[in-house]
Amino acid sequence: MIVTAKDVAREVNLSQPTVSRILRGDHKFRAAQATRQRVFEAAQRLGYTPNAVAVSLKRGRTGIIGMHTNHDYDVRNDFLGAVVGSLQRACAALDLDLLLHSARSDISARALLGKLRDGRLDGLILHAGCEDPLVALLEKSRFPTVVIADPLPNMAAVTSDDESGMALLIEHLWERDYRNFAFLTPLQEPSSIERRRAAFEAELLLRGVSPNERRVHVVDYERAAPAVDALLESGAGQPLAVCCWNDRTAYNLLSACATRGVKVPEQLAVTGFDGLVNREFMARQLVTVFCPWDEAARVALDLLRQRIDARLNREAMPAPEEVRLPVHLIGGDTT
Amino acid sequence: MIVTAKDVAREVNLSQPTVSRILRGDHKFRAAQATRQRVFEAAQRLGYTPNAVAVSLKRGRTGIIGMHTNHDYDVRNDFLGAVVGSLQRACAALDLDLLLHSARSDISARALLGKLRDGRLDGLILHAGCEDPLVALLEKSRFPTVVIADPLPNMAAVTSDDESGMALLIEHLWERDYRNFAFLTPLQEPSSIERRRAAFEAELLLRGVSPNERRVHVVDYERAAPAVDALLESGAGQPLAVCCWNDRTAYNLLSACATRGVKVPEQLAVTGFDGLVNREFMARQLVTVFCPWDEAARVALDLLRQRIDARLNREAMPAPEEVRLPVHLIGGDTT
DNA sequence: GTGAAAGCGCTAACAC
DNA sequence: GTGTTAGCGCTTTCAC
Repeated sequence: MIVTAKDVAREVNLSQPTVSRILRGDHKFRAAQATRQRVFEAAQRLGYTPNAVAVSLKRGRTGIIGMHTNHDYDVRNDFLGAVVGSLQRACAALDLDLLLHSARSDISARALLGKLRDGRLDGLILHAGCEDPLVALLEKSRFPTVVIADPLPNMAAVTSDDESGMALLIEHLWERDYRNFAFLTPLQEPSSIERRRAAFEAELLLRGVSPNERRVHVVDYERAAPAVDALLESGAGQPLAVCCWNDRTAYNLLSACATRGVKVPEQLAVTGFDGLVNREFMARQLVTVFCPWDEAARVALDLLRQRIDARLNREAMPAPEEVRLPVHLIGGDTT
Repeated sequence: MIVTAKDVAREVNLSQPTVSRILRGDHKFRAAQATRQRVFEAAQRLGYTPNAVAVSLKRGRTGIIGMHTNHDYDVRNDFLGAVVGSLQRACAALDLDLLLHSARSDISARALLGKLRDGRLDGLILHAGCEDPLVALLEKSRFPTVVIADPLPNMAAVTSDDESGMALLIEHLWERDYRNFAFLTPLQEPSSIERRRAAFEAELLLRGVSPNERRVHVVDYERAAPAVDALLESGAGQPLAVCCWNDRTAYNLLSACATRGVKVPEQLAVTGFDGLVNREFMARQLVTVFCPWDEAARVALDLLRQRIDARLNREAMPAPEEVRLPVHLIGGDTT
């Protein structure tokens, strides 16, 4: 049923290694033209396909890149979809395959690490919070890994320039005479959101707006609606600018405002972050920051390849640099 | 650097197979409790992880399912995102991994087939048009394959009940006194869309609406805007109901109507299909049909597993049945 | 130019 | 209870 190089060899009365060498196009191997023909013809006729698992075992590399996240979402999430979609295209260009690693949540970090470095993956693109015990294990294991979006200590990372993005938003709002500000952040604050919040506060301080604990509101993931009352109150009658940690949260807030008759942007200005949501035919055009995940995926794969090669050649791992990609403002009608 | 079972064996003065048997928890193998302890301890200490590639080579199965599409889109596409996201979750439950197969478009069908059946995949979830030469090759190869969404001749498939979905839409529109209908279909009509269009025409015929060539309009993928003039004209002043082949097309049409001041639903009613688009804060709530891709993924994996097992046990492949999943109407304000 | 032999890390049949 | 042996299908010396 399954045709091996041995079968082809028997067919043409050559040894199996010779067949392999010819079919794989080994350059330092000069076979007679006639022999080559016979081999190609027989391989074609028998429907021979080299067994990639055997090749992987021998070569110690599989050509498969893994993507792992410890968050409970799949590619239907705007962010993960953008990352995976971008990775998919970047992989295709490099002739790599992408494995979406699916681990049940009931598995231990050790077991997970085992599954990740069981030889099937050449390297890993990771998206996780630093509280995950897996992160420490991965770091120790020296398994080729590049982190995306949310940086982790001592790991190579590709991120977007969250600080600049937030600065752009504040500048944009300041120019439009907003002087009341709020930031919506999720309960579990990944490092990129932490940076956004820190930049939010730093930028306000820079403009002489004194710190105020009512300025930062915690929401349940992307559910901004319950925060509307608190927000309006903290505005104290003055127009308030609300910076949401991502686009979906902003849309959720806009939705709640529409329901309650809160006027946007007269009473409440809203901004997002990420620029991922398909804007076609949304009720409002959200002012947000565009993060270049397409490019991030390409850069991440590039860093990862360096690390994979380093491991195979037993060289030292490159230092864990962080590459921050530039962002830009996307205009709209919500400020 | 990489720890093998042999290393562990040397450490505890046992043979490599014994170590393997103990670590993998071979039930018909009763080792002394003390020995087990020593082995587990040593494995832990050395950081041993069984090499999955070697296991795969030996066992002839990898635990990896592939997803391949010949369409030029990635998981950011609503449909592919829904399918891959669902597959991802279904795989996690079965302890399988999902490989997004990324082939450059410049590769031949034969080469592609080779890449797909090179031993790394136990089976394949496929989404392709019947014009793709790969399909015929796959069918001949008897490689475990299940087709999703768009059925193909002689292949096991999981689809949604497109005919019923379209019947539901027409019934809904008919009840609201629409008597003028149009269908928007893409240039390349995959089998599921063909079914939707056929059902569209059949349902109208059933209600005594005579066939009319102006009723079906071809659009460029999801770009409905250019068709607006033709649509309005074919309405001839009467309110027209436009059934779009999918949701994005419908939103594109709604967008064009808004721009041109065409009143929805007074002048033009719009329906979609698939129910995939995140509806939160869209300008209008689209009337559409919900297709259960989550369940489709589970069913497809189930069919696929049967086929994988059959191949491994050298049994006959199950007949290529098509499983059609029930759909339902999602209400809105566009009709 | 080509073949023989070893080995990647594991599993499984068979010894003892 | 545990060791020996023989592969899975390939790549890679090293002969000739």
